[in-house]
Amino acid sequence: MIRDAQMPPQTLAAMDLFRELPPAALETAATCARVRRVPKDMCIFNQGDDNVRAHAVIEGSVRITQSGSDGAQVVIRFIGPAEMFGTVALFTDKRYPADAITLAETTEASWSEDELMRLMARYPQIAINVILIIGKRLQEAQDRVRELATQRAERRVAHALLRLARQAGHSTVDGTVIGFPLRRRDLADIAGTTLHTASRILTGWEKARLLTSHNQHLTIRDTSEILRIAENATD
Amino acid sequence: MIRDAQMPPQTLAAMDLFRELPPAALETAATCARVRRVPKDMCIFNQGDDNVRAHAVIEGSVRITQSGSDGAQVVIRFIGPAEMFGTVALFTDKRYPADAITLAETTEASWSEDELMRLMARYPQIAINVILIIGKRLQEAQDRVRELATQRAERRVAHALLRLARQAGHSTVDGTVIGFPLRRRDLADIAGTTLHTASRILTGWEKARLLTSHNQHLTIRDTSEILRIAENATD
DNA sequence: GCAGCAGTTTGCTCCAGCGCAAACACATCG
DNA sequence: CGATGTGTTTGCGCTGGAGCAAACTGCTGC
Repeated sequence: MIRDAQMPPQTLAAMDLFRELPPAALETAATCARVRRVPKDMCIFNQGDDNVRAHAVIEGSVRITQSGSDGAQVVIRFIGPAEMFGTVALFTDKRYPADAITLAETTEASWSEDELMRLMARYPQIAINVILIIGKRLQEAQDRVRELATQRAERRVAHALLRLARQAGHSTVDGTVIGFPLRRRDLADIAGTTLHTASRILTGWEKARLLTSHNQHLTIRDTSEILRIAENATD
Repeated sequence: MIRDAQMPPQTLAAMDLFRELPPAALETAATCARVRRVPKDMCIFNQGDDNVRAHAVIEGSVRITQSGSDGAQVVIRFIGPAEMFGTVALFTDKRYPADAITLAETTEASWSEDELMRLMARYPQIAINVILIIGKRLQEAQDRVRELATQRAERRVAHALLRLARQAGHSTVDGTVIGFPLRRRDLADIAGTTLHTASRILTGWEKARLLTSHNQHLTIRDTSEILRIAENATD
């Protein structure tokens, strides 16, 4: 087992993958985990790689993107602390279906297929947790499908931003701050539009004082108005 | 237990949910299943309903659609024999996230949350099967997201049609026939376009002899050309 | 038979937003 | 410090396809 850093078992208690598990299970999981510290802007895995493992972010954040056979790519999601990623591949075609890139210096734990299967056999709650997590992500993906199929670009960007704020936003005295560097390009790739359109929309919102933006760092000033844009059908 | 029809346990052996299970498990599952015969165009469950159950089609087919808070709707997928549906809801918010409507006279089995949980506790392979199935659907949903975000209507319709043919097509001497009635409207709702655009595209393909269509009954005549439309980036 | 209805085809108009191009802002580094 | 590179803003023309309206087709029931 490769290990760059130690990890206390209680770190795992908060993770979505290890909810509701007895301390003994966390202990076992901690001892067979591979923990790595990965610098910013580094790849954790690439689409198509085999040798799949179950991953989880301990600290930092990761962007998951998928590219088609043509070059076109979309951002699937951002992964923050305590969230697992890259795990579905273990159960399906044993190849990562997407790229994972760190957005900041990130500590990441991972388990091999054998280790996870052994853990799951011993603690079936882990399988339930996996179902819970990917079930939720399936519903989110289906919501995105509906959005993309039926809504205009501005509403989609609003939804994307709210989703990010809910997932990775931390509130401060004067606004919700998105917890990782977010390029216009990324936002466009989530909302299914172009960099240009996303930029225009954000500039508009900045002028209307709905948010401020500096150096890939977004702060939402008027959540309720963005919510209105996201929800209001007559727009 | 309500039961309109008998079901021999071996019927379950082919179902995605019960793969790789010992005969005893199928026996148990069969005895606690609720089996119903549902006429064409009837609702099995509605979006928002609680009292969720795990469902599976034994014979016939079902259309799963999701509507947003505005009226807009998309077709999530079509479910054919041996496929489970409506099961994710058991693990997440205990409400069906979509509507299920029969497309033909359909025999459907279902299990309550308690029954499924009990079965899963006894036969953990069922949990693995659930992960496999929804993992696959998650990847499909993400592919659709990428398609919708990056591709034109004609390519999306081509992809949708190929997916349907793979999932529910049966080959005959002179073409692949889609196994259930498919309206232009449905195809549009899968591909994320309008009824009008879908109609125009299909009419074009019919003139080019790529397919024939009569009374909601589609036959694909030239799969390779439709594949070319779906894949060719320079189009 | 005909009326009624659900689904389909087709014509026309219009605009959101894509695609391209150019300028600009802001970091990092030799 | 200027150079280089990465991300952002903005202008402009063009078009795919949405939106609306109307005609048409082929079931189903009376």
